[in-house]
Parts: sequence; C-alpha cells; structure tokens
Amino acid sequence: MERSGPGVADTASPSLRVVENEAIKLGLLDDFIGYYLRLAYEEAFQDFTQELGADSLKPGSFALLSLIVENPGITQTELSRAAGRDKSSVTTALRLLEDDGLIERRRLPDDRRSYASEVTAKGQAVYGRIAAKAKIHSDRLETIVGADDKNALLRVLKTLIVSLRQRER
Amino acid sequence: MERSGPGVADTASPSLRVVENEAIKLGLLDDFIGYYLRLAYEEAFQDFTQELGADSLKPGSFALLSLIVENPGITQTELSRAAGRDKSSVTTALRLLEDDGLIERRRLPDDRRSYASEVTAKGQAVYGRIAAKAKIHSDRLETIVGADDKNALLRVLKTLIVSLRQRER
DNA sequence: TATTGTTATACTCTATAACTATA
DNA sequence: TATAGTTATAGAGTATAACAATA
Repeated sequence: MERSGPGVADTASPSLRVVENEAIKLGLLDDFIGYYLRLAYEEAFQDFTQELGADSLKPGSFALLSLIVENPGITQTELSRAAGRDKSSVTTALRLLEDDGLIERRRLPDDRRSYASEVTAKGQAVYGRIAAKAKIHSDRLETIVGADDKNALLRVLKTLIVSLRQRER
Repeated sequence: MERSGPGVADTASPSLRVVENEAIKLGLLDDFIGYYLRLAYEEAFQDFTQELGADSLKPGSFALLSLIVENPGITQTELSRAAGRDKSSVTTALRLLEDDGLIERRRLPDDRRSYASEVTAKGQAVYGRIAAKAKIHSDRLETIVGADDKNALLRVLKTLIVSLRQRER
C-alpha cells in the first residue's frame, strides 16, 4: 500500500462519513477495524453477487466449489477447516451442490467414514463461468484500490486471520 | 503498509493455508479479497466478543450505541444510513438497547414522525466499559499488523466501501 | 474411545412489505 | 404524496448436540 505521509494517515483517508453522510461522528467506530471489515465484506460480496447474475452461487458454496476443484478428493473435514465452517454447515452446503449436479461424493475405501468430493463435468463448466466472473470482480476491486494496495491488503488480512486464530488456542 | 519487494508479494505472504492447513490449494480463492474479508471479519469479531465478556453487546448494537453516544439526538433514519442497515433492523436493535435501559428516545417536536435517540447514564457507563475493552482489542490488532499497516488497512477498506457504494447507484 | 459425517433444531442477523402517523 | 418508524414475517447462513457408522 502507498504510505500516507507521517501524521497524515487519517486526513488522507477518503471521507467515508459512513456513506456520503452529512457529518455523522463515528467516534470509536472510526478506528474500529471490525466495523470496516464488515462493511467492506458486505460491499464486496454484493458486487460479486451482482456480477454472478444468473450463475448465482451462495458465498459458502463458491468457496467449497473452488476448494473441491483445486483439491479433488478433498474430505468434508478438510473442507470444513479450509472454509472455516462447521462440518454440519459443510454437509448442508455440499448436499445443495450435489443436488445441482455440480459435485459428486464417493466413500474412501481406506477409511469408509470419509467422503471424497469431486467436481462433475457440469460443475467444472459452471465453475469456469464463475471463475471468469470472479476475475472481472477481482479486477474491479484491484482497479479501485490499486495493484500494490490489493496485494498488501491480502497480506495484512492473512496476517490478521492467522494471528487471531493462533491466539484463540 | 510495508511494501513487499517487486514480484515477491505472494511469497512474502504468511502461509495461510486457510488455517495452518497441510497443503490445501486455494486456487481462485487465494486471490479473492471477499474470502479473506469475511474470514478476517469473523476472527476480529470473535476476538472483540471474547474481550467484551460479560459486557456482551451484539455487533450491530455496538455500532448503534457508538453512533448515539457520538451523535446525541440522531434519528433512526440517520442511524440506518450510518450503520448500513435497513430501518427495520435499526428499530429492532434500538428496542433492545432501550429495554436494557442504555438509550432513550424522544419525539422531535419539529417533526413528530422522527425519534431522537440519546444515551442514558447507564448506557454511558456501559459504553465507557466497552470502549475500554474495544481499545484493548484494537491495540491487539494493531500489535499484530503494526501501526502503519493498520492505518493503511483502514484507508484501503474505506476506499473499497466508498467506491463500491458509489458504483451501486 | 475417537473420528467422519448426518440430522434435527435453533439461533442470529437481516431485509421485505404492508402498515400507521405525520408531513 | 412522501417520509419516519413499526410490525409481522421470512430468509440466509450458521452452529450445537445427539446420533450412526466406522476406525
């Protein structure tokens, strides 16, 4: 990210005013990362959803489908950890994907408790279309913040996630 | 944020692996801001919640209470815009705050359709405690990412929010 | 005993739409 | 007619807990 000059970080910020709001004071909120993370997530998600249009896929489903495409045969417990969701949530979401014919599951012969998920031909096709739209969406975000800031943003977000998760334990 | 050297942004990233996960490939997801925004929001929120402990206040309520403390007499429509929630959601959340005795509402004499919200003495006290805990939480996040990156993160998030909101219209 | 996945269930947060009252 | 706020309701998206099958 581009550095703001010393001491000018705040004043250099775009005037959020929460929306384009008159003169609402944010107080504590103005410095509260979680507040902006939530708003930014919501806006980004909505932008992606609009881009998807008819290929609508729930946010959780998109993450799962990507993980399955990238890691054929991944088990549900692995998906659960990777997506940061409970295994019961994964079960629910996977059933929807399976009902739509986008993925298939088969039992693992070496551990018959586990199910390996695979993308189907149809799922691959849908994923291809979604991937193209995801790229458009990603490019738009990158245009907004700039390539350097985008990479830095990802890096900082990952640092936050990893550190906070480690702290939980 | 500290710049990574040219071309090393990715490799310089902390190895997220989604958690500390073996070797799950993220594919598209690895470059997908929305994915990390969601995970980061969830982790940050959970950290804040744990810090709050008994003074638990819902995330939406915290934002509303802050806005009321900072903007005494703010109306519900203004709160709605500021918090990025529908007015019906604001109504529901305000009633909880009112039931808990943290805020009061009074009709505006000049426009009897509107209600002005004010924090009560009790609400002020609760807010004081929460503010102290919010500071602890914020300081922790700042320690994790560093002061420069924190300011840059806020700046980039605000840019994203503002730009995407403008685009919607 | 521990783990994988399923199910039933419930919770949290939110929005939509129709409404009342005021303007 | 338009706006502020309320209400009833529904919907995402998720987790908890108890469970069956397997290890």
